[in-house]
Amino acid sequence: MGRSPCCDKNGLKKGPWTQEEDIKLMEYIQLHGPGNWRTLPKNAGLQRCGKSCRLRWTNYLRPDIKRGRFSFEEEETIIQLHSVLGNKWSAIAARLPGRTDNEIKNYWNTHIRKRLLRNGIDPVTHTPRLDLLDISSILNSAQLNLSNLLNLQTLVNPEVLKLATLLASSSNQENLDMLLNNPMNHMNQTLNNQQLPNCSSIDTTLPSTQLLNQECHNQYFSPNMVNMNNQIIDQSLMPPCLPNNNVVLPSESDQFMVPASENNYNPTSQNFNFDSVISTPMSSPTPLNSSSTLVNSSSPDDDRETYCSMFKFEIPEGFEFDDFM
DNA sequence: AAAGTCTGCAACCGCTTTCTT
DNA sequence: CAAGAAAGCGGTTGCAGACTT
Repeated sequence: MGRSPCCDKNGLKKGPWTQEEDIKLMEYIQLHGPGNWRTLPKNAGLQRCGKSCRLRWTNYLRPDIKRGRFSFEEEETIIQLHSVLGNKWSAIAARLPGRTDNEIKNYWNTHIRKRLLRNGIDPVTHTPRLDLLDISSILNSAQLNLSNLLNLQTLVNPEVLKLATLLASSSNQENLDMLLNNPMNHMNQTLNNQQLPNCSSIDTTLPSTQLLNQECHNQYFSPNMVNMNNQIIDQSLMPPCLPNNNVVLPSESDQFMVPASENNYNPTSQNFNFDSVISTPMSSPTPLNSSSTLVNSSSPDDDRETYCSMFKFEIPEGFEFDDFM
């Protein structure tokens, strides 16, 4: 036969724990260990059920619990593990010493998830939300300079991006107007008629990690993790961090060819050269002009944008994520 | 300053898995 | 082996404090 009922919930207290209750529970466990949660409340003189005691202990009173704000490294770890494990909070917590599954779950739901959504990343799949985009809104909001388009390259159809890049480099207002007014017709026409100029060698299948700032890249890809193409990332082969967080994306006239012989992102390649992708002034202040965009990736208290900042784009005003989900 | 709204988090609920008898 | 309790786990709720109007 089985056991007798764990506890009679009638008359047992619920809700927030008082300091007195906490002390009773801590003192009991320090003396006797948790032992059997079923009998613990009675022995400790608590009007709680064992389950409540266990939760209070494991989620709050345990001496090895690390309290306070999550560090940047912890946040990165959570994101990376969640992309692999999903909502396996206990599994994630097992890899974050001092953090409980409940705490991680709360932090995910209140901070990380919202930030991913705000940046157009599906928090379930960890991939950009392609369904949020349409070319007109992109082009309208991005003012159509090349730098902005490069930010967006992983979010739109590669052919569309090639076309937009072409239009941007030609500075042809008529083309722009046509594209904005009737995107599909104009794109088809242009793709049929054009020989793409030198910018056509941009590999539009590359993930945006190659095209935005290096800091974000290093933050996202910690050693032995995989990128979104399931390729192993070895961070030791990545270039060192820049001395500041300001990165200038390529201007129209910059060369930004990247080795992409297999159309795949392969940072472990000997040919991979981050400097060929991002031009960064190392010693002088960065002038802003019409063809370059200064990306300040982390202000002192910027809510610690993580790799999701690599996918920045405009969400239409009034858009409701919850409605959309 | 007051009322309303939002946010973060501790605690609970209910289902599943593991363990005990 | 079966029954049922304990433990584990993820989702949800309620409330206090912060913030906005």
